[in-house]
Amino acid sequence: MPRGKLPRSFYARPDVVAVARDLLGKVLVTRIGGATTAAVITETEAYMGAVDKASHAYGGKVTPRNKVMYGEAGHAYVYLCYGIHHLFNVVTNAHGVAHAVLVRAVHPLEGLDVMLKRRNMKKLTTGGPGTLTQALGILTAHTGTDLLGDLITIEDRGIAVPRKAIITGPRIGVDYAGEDALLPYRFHFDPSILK
DNA sequence: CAGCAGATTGACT
DNA sequence: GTCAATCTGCTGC
Repeated sequence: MPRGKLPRSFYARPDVVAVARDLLGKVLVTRIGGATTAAVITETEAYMGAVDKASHAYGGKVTPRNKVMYGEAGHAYVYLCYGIHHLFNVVTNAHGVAHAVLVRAVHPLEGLDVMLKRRNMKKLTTGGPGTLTQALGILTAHTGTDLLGDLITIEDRGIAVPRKAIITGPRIGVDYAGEDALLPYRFHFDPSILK
């Protein structure tokens, strides 16, 4: 299995659901504020742009916030939810197609002390879409960041997630999206298999 | 331009 | 179990 930074071609594939599934077990690395933190991606959700009611880009809508989703694959889309939480997405597919993968949970690998300091909590939790970004130091200011640069990258470190360990299910927190909320676009696995 | 609801989290009744 | 925190963007006056 090839290792190192994922190439642009990984993100540019037309099947955003496949990209979401393949991101499981990959390592999200940030080099922000002079500190390096790394964590294994354990949960993702696919958002199908214009045809997905749960997506910010549903109906081909463009706003200052989501315009980066229409850009080149392999860039970060970070946005603020409820005015407080930074959610990290990866832009996929072709330029002009607003598909993206939301990273909902990670498993810490490196920089545990830095994550604890950033979160200012005794116990480190990265099990939610808003908490993992705080632990890794990702802010809305990083939206549009190229994942093939140095600040934020996703690498393959040879971690293999058995197909049978991958759990597929409906996305969370998007009940308002009607039938689209039932689509099996959520993928995750139990990080305990990494030990 | 005021009001509201949302890919959420953590602290408190 | 309930609720506040607080930003973006849509709707309606």
